[in-house]
Amino acid sequence: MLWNLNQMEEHLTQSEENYIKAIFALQEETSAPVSTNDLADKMETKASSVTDMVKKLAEKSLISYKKYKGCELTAEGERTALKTIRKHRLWETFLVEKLKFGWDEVHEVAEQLEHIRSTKLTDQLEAFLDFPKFDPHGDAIPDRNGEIVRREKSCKLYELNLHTEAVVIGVADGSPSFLRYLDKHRINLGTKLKVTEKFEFDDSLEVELNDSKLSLSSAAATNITVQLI
Amino acid sequence: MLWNLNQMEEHLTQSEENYIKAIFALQEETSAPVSTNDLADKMETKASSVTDMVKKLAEKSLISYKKYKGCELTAEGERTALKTIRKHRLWETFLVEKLKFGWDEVHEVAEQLEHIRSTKLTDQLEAFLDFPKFDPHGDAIPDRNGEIVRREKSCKLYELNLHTEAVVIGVADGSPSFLRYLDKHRINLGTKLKVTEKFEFDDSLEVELNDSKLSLSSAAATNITVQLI
DNA sequence: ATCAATATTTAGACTTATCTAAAAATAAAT
DNA sequence: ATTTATTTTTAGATAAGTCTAAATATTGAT
Repeated sequence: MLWNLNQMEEHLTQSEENYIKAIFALQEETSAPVSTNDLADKMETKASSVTDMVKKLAEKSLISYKKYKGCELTAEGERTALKTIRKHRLWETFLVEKLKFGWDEVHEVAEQLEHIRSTKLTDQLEAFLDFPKFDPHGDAIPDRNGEIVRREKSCKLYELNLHTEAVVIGVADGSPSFLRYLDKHRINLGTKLKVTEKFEFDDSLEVELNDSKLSLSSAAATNITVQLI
Repeated sequence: MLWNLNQMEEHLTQSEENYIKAIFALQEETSAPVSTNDLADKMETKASSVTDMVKKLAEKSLISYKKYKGCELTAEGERTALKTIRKHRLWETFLVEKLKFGWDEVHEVAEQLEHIRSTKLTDQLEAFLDFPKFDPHGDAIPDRNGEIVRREKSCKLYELNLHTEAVVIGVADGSPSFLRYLDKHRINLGTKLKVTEKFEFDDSLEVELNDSKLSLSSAAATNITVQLI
């Protein structure tokens, strides 16, 4: 009975899954080993708690960990992270598409739903939603094998050349307050826009969308991902 | 700030919610105080663990509890139980109606989903499902105020008079194996049938449904709830 | 290369939910 | 009504996940 050791996986606690997800997210950003303190910040906990947890996750070979050297996901840890992310993003899509949630309201509930353990549930939900490739914030949804659609030619709105047509495909910061800010200015996924002016003195932009002009701070424009048309 | 002490409720752990649900179920059956041992059996745990938990729940005034005398839900405890049951049954309905689960496959997943905390989620789900009054096993779904449709004239199939037309409206035992047994014999909610013969020697019944005859044990017939047409 | 500042780990404690084993209360039986 | 059997509670232990405070390792600056 040496085959299917992989399926033998004891199921992870919610806390373990959340750590795995956090490590994945931090690795996306830097691709270097994740430091204990960075992970503690992300998890809003203390470094000592993180040390305990990474030991446990290393024990389960979901991460590699050397004392004082930070940790990195193993292939198995990455698969685990993608499973959780897949569920999170499918549920967010469900909440917006089917249950009429605003895109600023879905995160907290999806944080709970992502821990429900049932492969059938996840796969049927995906089919019910018609195999969506992106969630309500424009993030790609991994398929059942963890594969993700990679998009081409995307950049931050802040980096977009003047007078170049583009379409909003995502937000880097999905916080409710930022999303409501976008709602208020009628910016959504799919919104077409172009930058008509850049102001040096405060790095703000003037953008044109829906036939009207709008001023955006550099902070806002950095958080909006666009794709050339 | 004495008003809205009710809303102040700290949220319950999954374990606490499960105990409340179990106490509710046991009270349905007997309406007497629930004994520690009965609760331990239902929860598949030890009596000593139950004692600890009922103390905690009494502390939170969800149950009344006197040492050695068992426990009973308070009005607030009952509201809590009905909230959880509402969520459980709405999710079961969702799984069957929208995600093509069999009625024998939903319980375990709904046991997880029922603990998701979001009133908006529950209410929107209910609306999305078109305000169903019964779940896939025929059990009534409490509305947002905890109100339940009460059905008239229902009885166990086992008690049904000979040659009286009736329709299946529920199952008392929702275990997967029993439900698959019913599937195999083409018995579902809404199935019309009548008892054509009762056999004294083993208490079995012959029933007629879908223009065919079928023999049912007394155990099976006791677990099927029917309503006269 | 040494010392100070920062980052990380260890040690010990707390909470929740569980367990076992022993003690205490209640119920049943003669 | 006293003894036995059953039920329930208490006491003490364990595991997960967290914390604080103290110890140790690494990094950076001179």
